[in-house]
Amino acid sequence: MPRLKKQNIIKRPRKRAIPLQTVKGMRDILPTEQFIWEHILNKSKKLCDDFGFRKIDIPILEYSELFKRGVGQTTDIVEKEMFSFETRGGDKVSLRPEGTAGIARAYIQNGMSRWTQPVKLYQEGSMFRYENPQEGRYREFHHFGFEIFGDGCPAIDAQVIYLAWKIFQKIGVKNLAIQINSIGCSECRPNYKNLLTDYYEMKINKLCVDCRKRLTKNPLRLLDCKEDKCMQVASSAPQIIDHLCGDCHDHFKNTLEFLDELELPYVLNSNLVRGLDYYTRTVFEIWSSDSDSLGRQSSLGGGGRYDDLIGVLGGGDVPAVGFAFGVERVVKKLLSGKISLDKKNTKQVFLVQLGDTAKKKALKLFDKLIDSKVSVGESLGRGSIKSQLKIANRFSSKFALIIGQKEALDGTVIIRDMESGIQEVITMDKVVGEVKRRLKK
RNA sequence: GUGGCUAUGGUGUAAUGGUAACACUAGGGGUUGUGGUCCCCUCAUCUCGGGUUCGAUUCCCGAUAGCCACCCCA
Repeated sequence: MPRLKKQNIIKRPRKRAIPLQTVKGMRDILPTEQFIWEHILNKSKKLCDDFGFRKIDIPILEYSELFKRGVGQTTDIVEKEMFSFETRGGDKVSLRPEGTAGIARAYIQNGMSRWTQPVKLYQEGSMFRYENPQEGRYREFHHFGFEIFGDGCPAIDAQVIYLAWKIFQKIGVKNLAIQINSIGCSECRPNYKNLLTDYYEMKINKLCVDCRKRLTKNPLRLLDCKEDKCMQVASSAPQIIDHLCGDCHDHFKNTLEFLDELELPYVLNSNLVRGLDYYTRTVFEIWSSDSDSLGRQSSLGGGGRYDDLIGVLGGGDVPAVGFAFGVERVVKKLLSGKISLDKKNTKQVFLVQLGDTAKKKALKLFDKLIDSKVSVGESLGRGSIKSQLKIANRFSSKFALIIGQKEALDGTVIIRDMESGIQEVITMDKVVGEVKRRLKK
């Protein structure tokens, strides 16, 4: 009789009822990647603290209406990129596609207008957008962002930009450029829109198909088109900064002066308009200026002033500015550079145990070591001393503490120097002290 | 939403119209309680569904996913 192959017996069925993969556009962040995330988030939080911001967490789910009104009914984000559904109770809700609308809601709902102004808040968390995933772009992605409510002074615009810049510096992202523009307010923007539309209508036969649609839908976006012929038309289009009202003009000028004072390297980009309706006056993005393989630049984060948002949502007249960056994009950027951060998983000492009695002693000793702040590894599931020392080696442990059957009975422990291989027997009650003493050298 | 490319073990790759090779990783072992080198063993029926064929992982179609571009954005 032919020998049965083991694999034929224990083979698992290939077909599974549950698809074992993440939902499209969503991904796991594995332990191997976590150290970068922690690095980014820790530095960002620290700076926000230093700048007087306080953390806020808000729900991932909000009533869809909030985003429709806040972000804007006709924006792409709301029109076709929201994860929306109805609850069993019939409420129409959406996974948040961005963070600002929710924070504005929280500001109103919690009566923050009666707090000491300005109110400075920061936030981190998942955002969701139903888009086709591609490089640096997922359906679930993470924002780190901060907002300042209740202060309309241009110095605040500059401070937000400064903090954004500073965060990237601390994180270690190199070669950045600040792109900045002003898109006016509800007073002057309509006039400009008309001017722009008039201009473009004269050149309508030189535009691409998409731009002809934009002409009626969202004229500001005409300036953004990447088609060659449209870019030519855009290059001589009226620029919004020439048509700002007096207040907006002064605000922008002052903001730039503050940036000069802070010696921030910004670039005026009159085509920068951004795709969310709530922005007024200052808008800016931070671009990674060293290009990827194709020579493109990508936006790591963006923000701006939104003086009308609180009002639109039914709060009072509260000016505000904010900024957010995409954590995934920064992670990618750091990984593509040669930033090296210590990511090795190490333990100072490693516990080796043989037999059940020893295992119990080891458990106890583990606890004592942890309490005295010694980093200690173990592999209680493994039986042989050999395999355990192998793991100790993988953790680059300085010492192995070996408890065998004999030691368990004697109340002793063998301490093995992993480098020299020299071993000594010491009594259990002296172990912690001895380990600490040796680690100090 | 549109278009292009791709889809082999935990990972990275190879080959082939007749059921898969290599490297790494992981697990186990190389006599009884000792690691880092070395040696041995083990781990894929080739994403899913249909078609062509005597026979497909290999050819065709579809689905799904990934990547890339457009759109938009972080």
